[in-house]
Amino acid sequence: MKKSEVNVQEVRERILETASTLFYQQGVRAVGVDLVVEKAGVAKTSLYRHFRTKDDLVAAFLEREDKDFWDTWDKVSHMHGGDPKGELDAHLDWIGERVNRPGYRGCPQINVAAEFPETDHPARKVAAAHKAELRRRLHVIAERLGAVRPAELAGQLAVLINGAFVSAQMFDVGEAKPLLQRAASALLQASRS
Amino acid sequence: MKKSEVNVQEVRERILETASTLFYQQGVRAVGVDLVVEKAGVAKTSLYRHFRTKDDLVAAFLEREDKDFWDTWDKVSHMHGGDPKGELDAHLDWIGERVNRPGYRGCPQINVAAEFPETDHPARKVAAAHKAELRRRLHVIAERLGAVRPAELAGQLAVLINGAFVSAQMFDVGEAKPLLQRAASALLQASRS
DNA sequence: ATTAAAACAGACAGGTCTGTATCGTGGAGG
DNA sequence: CCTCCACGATACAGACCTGTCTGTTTTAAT
Repeated sequence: MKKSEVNVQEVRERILETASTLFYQQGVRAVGVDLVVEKAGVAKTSLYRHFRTKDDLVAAFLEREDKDFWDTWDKVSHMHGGDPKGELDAHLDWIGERVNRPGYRGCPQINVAAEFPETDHPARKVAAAHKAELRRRLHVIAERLGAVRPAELAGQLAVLINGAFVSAQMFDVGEAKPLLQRAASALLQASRS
Repeated sequence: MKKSEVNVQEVRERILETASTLFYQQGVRAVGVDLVVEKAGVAKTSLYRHFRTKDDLVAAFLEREDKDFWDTWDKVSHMHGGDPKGELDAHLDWIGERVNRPGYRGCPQINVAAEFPETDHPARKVAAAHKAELRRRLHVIAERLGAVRPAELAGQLAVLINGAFVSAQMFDVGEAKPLLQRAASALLQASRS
C-alpha cells in the first residue's frame, strides 16, 4: 500500500472515530457535521470526500460498532470452545459489565433505530442485520446446549440481552450481571423440557 | 366547569393528541412544531399558549403515554384480583399483542430517552419515573408470587418486558406473546428456590 | 350588547442544519 | 523538480427549526 493511501485512511478513521463517539454520547440527530468536523480537526470537504452524506456516515458508525461488538464476542467465544454454557455465561458477563459502565447509553443499533423511523435508512439496514446476527449466534449456542426448542430459547435470550441494553439506567451498580446470568440459567433450565 | 374551559381543554387535547401520534410515528426530533400545528389544524400561538416550549410538549406526550399504559395495566390487573400468576400472564398477553401490532415502533419512553441524552430533560424525568413504576409494580407481583428474591425477579421481568419493546421488529408475527409467557414462567419457576 | 379571553393567520427573527463551491497549501510519487 | 491531489479553511445556498410578534376573528360570559 502506498504511503499516501495510508494517510487517506488515517483521516477517514479519525473522522469515523470522532463521529462515533459524538453520535453515541449525544445522539445522531443532535450532532451536526460541523461539530464532527471541528472535533476531528478536519475540513468539511474531507468529511464529504470520505462519506457521501451524513446518512452514510451514520451507517459507517453502526458498522463500526457492529464490528467491535462481534470482535469482542468472538474473542470471548474462542476462550470457551467446547462449552456452550460457559460461553453463554461469559458473554452475559461482559455484556452485564458493559451496561453498567458509567456513560453507557444503550445499544447504538437500537438507539439509531429509535431516532430514524424510515426502515430503508442505510443505518437501519445495518441495525437490522446486527440484531439478526445476534439471534443467529444465540441460536447456535441454544442448539449446542441441547434446547428442545432452540429457536425459542435464542429468541428469549435475545430479548433478555436487548432488554439489558435499554434497561441500563434502571440498574443499580453491579446488578446487571448476576441478574442476567440467573435469568439465563432459568431460561436454560426450562429449555430442557 | 365553564364552557370556555371545556373548549380550551379541547384545543389542548387536539394538539397533544396530534403531537403524540406524530412524535411516536416519526420520532420527536423529526417532527417540528409547524407540522404539529398544521396537522392539528391549529394556530401556532395556540400551541405555545398551552405548552411553554416544545420540550414541555414532549414531556406531556410521555405523560399521556404513561397514563394510557397504566390505565390498560390497571384494567387488566383488576380482572385478576387475587391471582398474581394469572395477572402477570395477562399483562404479558396484552404486551405481547401490542408489540406485534403493525406500526409498532417501540416504547415511547425508551425512544425519547434515546433521542435526548440530557438526563435532566423534562421528558427524561417522565421516562425515568415510568420505568421505576414498572419495576415497582412488578416487585409487588413478585412478592405476591412468593419469590425468594422478589426484587431480582422483578428486575428480570422488567428487563424481559423492556427487551420485548425494543425487539419488536425482530419478532415473527405472533411470536412475542408465547415467547414472553414461557420466559416468564421459567423465571418464575426459578424464583422459588 | 359589551367585554375579555382565546383562537386563527401569517410574517418574522435568529439560529442551525446539510451539502457545495472556492481557493490556498503542502507533501508524496514520478 | 514538477505535477497532482488530498487536505484545510471558509463562505455560501437553501432549507428547516423554535419561538415571538402583530393583527383579525371567533367565542363565551356578563
